[in-house]
Amino acid sequence: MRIGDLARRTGVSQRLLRYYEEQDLLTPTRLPSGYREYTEDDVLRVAHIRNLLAAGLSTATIADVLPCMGVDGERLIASICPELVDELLVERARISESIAALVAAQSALDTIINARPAASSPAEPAAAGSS
DNA sequence: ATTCTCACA
DNA sequence: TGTGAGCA
Repeated sequence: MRIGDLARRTGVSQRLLRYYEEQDLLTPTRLPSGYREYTEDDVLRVAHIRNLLAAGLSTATIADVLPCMGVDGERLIASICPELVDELLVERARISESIAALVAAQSALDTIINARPAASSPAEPAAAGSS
């Protein structure tokens, strides 16, 4: 299929689809016309790319992880590509640091919000997660 | 009608 | 990452 179809089927813009190719996340073949030709597998592949991107992984890391993803989607990845486990652990650590930073920022805001004398503002509702 | 590459108010 | 240009 060509880029227009893939874009519609994945909800990803043609612009991004071409960008993913630049990052070696997709490697469509070229028709004699010069048009990119994608396979059915690319539809699922794009879904994987979206998920990995949402997880905050760099396109470089995704390029390494992608070939390890079968139709299953996630669990098998570790067994097929053991070498990637530590790389993924690094990513996980990075996410933990981000969470810590956000929690700190949240506390900073809470301090400012609660520093105000008295009034009726819905500024600090029940903390999500810990009830 | 579609896609391609390149460039940027 | 969107948008428009000028082609094929």
